[in-house]
Amino acid sequence: MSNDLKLYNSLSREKEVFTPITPGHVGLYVCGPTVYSDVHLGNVRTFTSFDIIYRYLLHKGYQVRYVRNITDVGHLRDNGEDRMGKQARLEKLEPMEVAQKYTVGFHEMMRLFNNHPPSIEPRASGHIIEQITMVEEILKNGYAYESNGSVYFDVEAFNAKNDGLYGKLSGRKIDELLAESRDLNAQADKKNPTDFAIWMKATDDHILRWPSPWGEGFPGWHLECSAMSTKYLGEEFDIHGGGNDLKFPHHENEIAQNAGSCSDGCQNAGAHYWLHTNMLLMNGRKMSKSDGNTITPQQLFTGDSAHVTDSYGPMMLRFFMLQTHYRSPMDLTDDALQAAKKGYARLMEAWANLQNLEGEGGAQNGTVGKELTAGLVAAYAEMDDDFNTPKALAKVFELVSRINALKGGQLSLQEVSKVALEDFRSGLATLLFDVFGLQDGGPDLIGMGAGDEALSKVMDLVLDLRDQARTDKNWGMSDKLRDGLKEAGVVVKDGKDGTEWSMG
RNA sequence: GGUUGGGUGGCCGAGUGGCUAGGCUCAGGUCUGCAAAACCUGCUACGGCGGUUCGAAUCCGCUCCCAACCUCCA
Repeated sequence: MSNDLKLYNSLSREKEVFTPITPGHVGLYVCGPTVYSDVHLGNVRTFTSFDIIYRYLLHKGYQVRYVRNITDVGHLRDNGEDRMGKQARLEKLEPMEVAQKYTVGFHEMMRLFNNHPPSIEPRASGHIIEQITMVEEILKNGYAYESNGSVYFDVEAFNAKNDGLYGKLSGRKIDELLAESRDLNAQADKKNPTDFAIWMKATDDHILRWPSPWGEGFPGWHLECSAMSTKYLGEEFDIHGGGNDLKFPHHENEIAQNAGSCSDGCQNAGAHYWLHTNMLLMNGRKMSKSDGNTITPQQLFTGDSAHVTDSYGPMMLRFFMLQTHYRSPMDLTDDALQAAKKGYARLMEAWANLQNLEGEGGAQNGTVGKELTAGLVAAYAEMDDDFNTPKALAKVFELVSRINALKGGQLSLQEVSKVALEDFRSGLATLLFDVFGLQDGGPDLIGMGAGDEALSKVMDLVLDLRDQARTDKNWGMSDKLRDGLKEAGVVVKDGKDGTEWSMG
């Protein structure tokens, strides 16, 4: 295993060489969804980004424990209402039915996008005891106080003893936060407005509630991630990821809770590397239901939306995501999707073309063979540089030209040894399918005729007839067949080794 | 107002001091009966204004614009 993987650590704001705590092993924690509604496309982007990161770590030979939680309690709305509880009321369901319903939908969407399931997918509601224990530890360390049945994290006390750790991730200065909001004196139970609840007293009408040393209540949002990452990955672990909208307050609070609950107040508690994915925009603006600037994954699949002119399958969308670096904002526009759809088709076609190539060079590999090998090495090297999928893909597309030129005869297969071609084929397969997680003939092609035996036979017959017409120089008949097929959605391509056809 | 991250060619989107990705589109060419596809070639851009430097898209300052989070939020 080479050790030259670099990743951008949000904590230091620099690219760092990745050094795991235990050689050969990686503990990876990613904040999962709150399951109170259908999965948002932005979530899909975030989890797909981390899926590629997970896949690449596996590819590097690491044994990875990938923990991604399901939040089904504690995440409140602006007015203090539990998100799960509210949705349960609206749908007339038990809160846990709501959680189940949207968890199933979430898993289905992850499967369509070919995301690996995590190693462990713990639920917040299944870890109440661990969360209560963590609250007790934070209290014991003097970084929290009980107030009227709730327990609050004491940010000022924590920062006094921990070298201003709180605020480091998000770049916030705690003094400024205090100065700005001190005179607002809104929340009576808190000592300071910057303090946040780690255990909350349940009001009479609050459904999700558990007994605790402080009375009936429920854990604060933020706490579940600290408790579950500690339980499954340890007090210190390697990588923590999430969308950058979670940086503050969620991740900042997580860090404080991890450090604040650590038995000897260790500064290094929690994750060593923090990775944040950027947001998904549509037409340059944030996706927002209220102003109609939104689209669901389903609408993209079917094309049933005023925002798009075409349908876009999950694999093509995955390719689209690969073209943008995970730390850059991704702008979803119909033009960009159209370009990506064509690019993806070109890539997959080149892959298919590669299957039919045979190296003709001897033991000695020629220039083209060396280019193939070098290009692939370069593509993998880009992945080592903070998972730079757009650049890796750029290298792959340079190879696409080589593959097509070998097929078309512009380059000679004499220039490629059999061994080099075999290695290239398997190396490219690993990159495209294992690391990028694309699927050849995946869900995008369903219903498009691929693998349809009857159609295939009909096409053989039609092309045979057309071939005869061409031999007879009966161009009228030949073109009539071609035009007719095109109208039916079948494109005919005359190559030097016979005629091929494809849908669309 | 604060914090963080952005503004790159017709459209996307990498790149972080000189070697100037890639995809899509467009133009020319090769191939083809004609097309399509494929291949080759071309299109030299970095929001604005200053500054540092032999040299800046890349560093510094100011400014404009966009986004997320925060400022009220249990």
